[in-house]
Amino acid sequence: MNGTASSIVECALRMIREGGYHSFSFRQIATELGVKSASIHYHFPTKEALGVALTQRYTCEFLEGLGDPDSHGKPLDFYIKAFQKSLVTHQSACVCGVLAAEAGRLPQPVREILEEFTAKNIQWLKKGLTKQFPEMALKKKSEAAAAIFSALEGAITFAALTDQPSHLDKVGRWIKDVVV
Amino acid sequence: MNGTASSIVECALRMIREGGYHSFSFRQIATELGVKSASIHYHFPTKEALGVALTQRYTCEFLEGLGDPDSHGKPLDFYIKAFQKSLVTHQSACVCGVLAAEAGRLPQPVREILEEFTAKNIQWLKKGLTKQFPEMALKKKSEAAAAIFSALEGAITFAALTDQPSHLDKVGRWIKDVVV
DNA sequence: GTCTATAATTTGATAGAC
DNA sequence: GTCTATCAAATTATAGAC
Repeated sequence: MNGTASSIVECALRMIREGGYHSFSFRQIATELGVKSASIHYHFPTKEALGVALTQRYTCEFLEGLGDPDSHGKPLDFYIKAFQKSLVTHQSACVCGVLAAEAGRLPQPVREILEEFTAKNIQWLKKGLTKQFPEMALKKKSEAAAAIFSALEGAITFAALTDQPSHLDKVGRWIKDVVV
Repeated sequence: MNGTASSIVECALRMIREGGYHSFSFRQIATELGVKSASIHYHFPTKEALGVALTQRYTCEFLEGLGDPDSHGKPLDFYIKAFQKSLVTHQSACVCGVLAAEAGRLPQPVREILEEFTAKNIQWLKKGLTKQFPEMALKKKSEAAAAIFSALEGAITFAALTDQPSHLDKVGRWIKDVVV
């Protein structure tokens, strides 16, 4: 993806973080980038195309940022820190958490990427828990992975809403406290 | 609130569950109720007024449905079941979870009701945990309440996205398993 | 690649008749 | 309380010049 297309995606991501998929328009992006909306359509013919590109980009970068669970001494601690860093950097919820809440009015391809993102996060956590807590039973690991992902997605959403990063910190502490 | 205003609120709530605050319009509600959009404006002069009414209505009913934590034998189990029932009934996330994700583009009064909802849920859980687990330390209770609320809000959102109620069930089981 | 110009639709909202 | 009629603005999207 070239520089202009990249700027468009980044701009759209900022707007989604602020208020969701329906809170960015081609004209707003154009204005912010100092071009006309027709130029945005040159790079992304439809809003769905931009939505797909941006969701793909976000999920890929998020998963790349996590790396391999086995490359971390304490994968769970690393995973929790990733959410905390995201909150202080963007002062907003996870883009996929925001989009998931609007699922019913999202283009089907975007929804599919979100489902994939969910599965991959849970898979990552299962592997990470296996490394950090080798004694944990398989069934419990499966439930823990689903719960930790959900708890952090929920926590970052409501921490952003109430402007209280401490809410996310609390949830992170509790997870680490009870997970063993 | 009279019958017509009530029907409008219920209709708007259905649409919000499907795709968020920006996914309902006065015209769509009017069409669904078999009237004209000007009639909706008679009951709710602005979209913000309807947004406030609907958020207030939802949060009040949700909290009324919970009742007093002390009136339940196992408040935590009851709280988890409330989310499960909501998911099977509406096949969607919690209205407040949906709205929270769009926080940056919501009218300020709506955001304030959401913040209040968050605080009251956590307060309810703290009280409920005190009853069900009297030996739990205060600090841990505070973290557990924040985490359980976040986990269930996140879980119902992603369970609705992936159309897998079992995801929410898993999270509920894990919470009950580790909370003690 | 970016522009001007424009089409078709939708949105929130109002005035005034009945 | 509901209607018709209407407004100004915003939205996604396209055609064609430069």
